[in-house]
Amino acid sequence: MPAKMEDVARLAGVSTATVSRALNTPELVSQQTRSRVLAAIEELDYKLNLAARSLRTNQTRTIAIVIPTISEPVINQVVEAVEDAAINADYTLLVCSTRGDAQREQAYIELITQQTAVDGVLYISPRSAPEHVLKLARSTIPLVMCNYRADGLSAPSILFDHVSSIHQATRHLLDLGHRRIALLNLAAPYYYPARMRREGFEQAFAGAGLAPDPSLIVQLEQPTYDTDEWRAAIEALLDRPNRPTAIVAFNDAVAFEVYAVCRARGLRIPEDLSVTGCDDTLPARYVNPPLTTVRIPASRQGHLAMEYLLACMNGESPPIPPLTLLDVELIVRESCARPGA
Amino acid sequence: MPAKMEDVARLAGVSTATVSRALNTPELVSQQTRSRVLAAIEELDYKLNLAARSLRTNQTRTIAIVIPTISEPVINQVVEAVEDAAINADYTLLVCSTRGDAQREQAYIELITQQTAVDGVLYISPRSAPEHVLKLARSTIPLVMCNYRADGLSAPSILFDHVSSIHQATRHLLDLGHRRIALLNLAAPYYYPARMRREGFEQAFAGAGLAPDPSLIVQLEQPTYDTDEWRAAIEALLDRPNRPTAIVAFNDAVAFEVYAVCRARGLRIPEDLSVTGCDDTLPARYVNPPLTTVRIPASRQGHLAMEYLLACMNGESPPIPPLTLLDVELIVRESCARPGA
DNA sequence: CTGTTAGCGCCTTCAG
DNA sequence: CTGAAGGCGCTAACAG
Repeated sequence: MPAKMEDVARLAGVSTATVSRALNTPELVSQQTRSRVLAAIEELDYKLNLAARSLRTNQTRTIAIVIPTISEPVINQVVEAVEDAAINADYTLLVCSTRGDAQREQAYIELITQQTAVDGVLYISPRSAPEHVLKLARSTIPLVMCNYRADGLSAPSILFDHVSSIHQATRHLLDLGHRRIALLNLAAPYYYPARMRREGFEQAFAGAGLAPDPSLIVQLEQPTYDTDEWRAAIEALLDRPNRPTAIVAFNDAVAFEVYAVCRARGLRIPEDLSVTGCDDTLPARYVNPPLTTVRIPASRQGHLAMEYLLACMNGESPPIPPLTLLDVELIVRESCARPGA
Repeated sequence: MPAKMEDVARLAGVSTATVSRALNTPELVSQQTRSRVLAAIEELDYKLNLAARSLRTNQTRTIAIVIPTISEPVINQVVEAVEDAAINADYTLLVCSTRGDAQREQAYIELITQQTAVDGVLYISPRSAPEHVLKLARSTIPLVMCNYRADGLSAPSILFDHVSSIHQATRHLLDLGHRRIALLNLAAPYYYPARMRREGFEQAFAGAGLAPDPSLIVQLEQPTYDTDEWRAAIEALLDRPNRPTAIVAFNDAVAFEVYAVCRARGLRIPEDLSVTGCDDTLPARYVNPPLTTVRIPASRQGHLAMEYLLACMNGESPPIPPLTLLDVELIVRESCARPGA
């Protein structure tokens, strides 16, 4: 049986109230009482019972972060930044990855909305229908989202500016002289960034007084790691009689899939086909040729989200507007050239 | 003020004990009582208070997973597998990434060893001195480790067979006719896999009746993501008057760094230099040329670790021996050729 | 099958 | 600055 506060109190010759104060509000306890308490704690190897504290205080110092998967570089960075910020604020992280499974998401939301489960929630890049998310939003627990928007959802959301990211990439290709440009996009109906990307694509064309060929816009539901589907889509694109001279991929992983297909077909990048990615993941620098892509401020998003959440939880006013767009930056490397060069 | 069990009991016309039973041991409650209780729960939107339950039951249904960082592909997979297994067993995951920071590790261990913080701990690939880990091991909380061994540490550990992984890679190069083979290894003194890899390297040579050139074994302390240090080490290796004809990198990320350096110098892989990696991360297939590397069963490790931990927590006998080596497999792609080919 | 009762260990007024 | 006392919400004996 581990020591409890009462044991410490007895050994130190004080009351449990004093022990508690020595721990939580040391400034209210005299120097020597405090050190006697500390000594007793040391001697008994006393450990605070967190459940008891939570029951009393109604807080857990834990926040839940729900993410689609832990195995995507951008999500990684966001989680890492969130964790750093959480540690600084003395919070701990419950990781809930849904893996695109609605049931699992449901179960996590169920858990999270229990009393005294967590003090706040970060919901990163959900692909799911608003119903699920609304359940969370309706609960009293503070919620901050990233990369999500839906009608009737008032939760604050921090978004990468993906209309700009794809706009920049497309513009870059347009400037090089490309016209037959394909867009490889995600089709998840509730995934807001997908809509933004499509918009960026179309706006870039519009900005040049042109319009994209709708048949070159392919939108798949499969997440990036389902490479087979993506590969098939890419093959189909390159099989077309009048194949595109450039491909805008919605993220680096899909761009690499394009690399793989090209390699298999003996198509040279960028001579035979220009390609852009998005996210500027690590391999973008390593592949051959290095990938022109868009850098997005992932850790910044994580930090901001956590700060926002902290503010919500403390009843302070948020540091940024409830709908914040984060700037992105085109990184030109060597995967694009003039068409037919 | 959210509803508590008492409110539900009152509305359903039963005692709180019955409500509790209806929730936790429904088979002990009559069909109709149960449905009345459920109805009341529904009506009041009652949520169980987890802190109160934990206080009573002394368990949290949470397990802590401490990892060096969340941004390494292998760690990713392990965490993902662990989470899957945890969900199946109705546990939830507290993620503690140390980022190689001893203080932070300390703080997490402090947290974890509090009462009612978590029910068990998974410690994955620690790079730290045994002292830190021992503190955990001495506590009463169930602990399972991955990729760690130290004298005086009795905690079970599941290890990738890295003497085999590097042995296979080295052997492959030896078989191709290479003799001047360099090893790029991690030097973290307490990182057991590093020692295994070195051993695998030396054993491969010994198996061929040869001995490696000790000056071609470079061991750096920097984690993989500190690319500058690694790049410098690679440059130095290639600057040597009698430079190696092949490089065995301890993981794919470092191998890619070799790719980058070669590209910058106009050195062709594999014609001018053969390279092997380890871990078989996603980009290994995408880089040019595709990387010969070693596949390690990351999700298997995660699953096994969680199963082992579950067994410990339930007082059952573990499914595997306390020291288990996991098989690895060489994946031959196109980054190696005969020397001077 | 159901109710009564007694804490789990801590924090927090309220007095002193 | 310190102590006494009550209760956070739930579960687990123990009776019935």
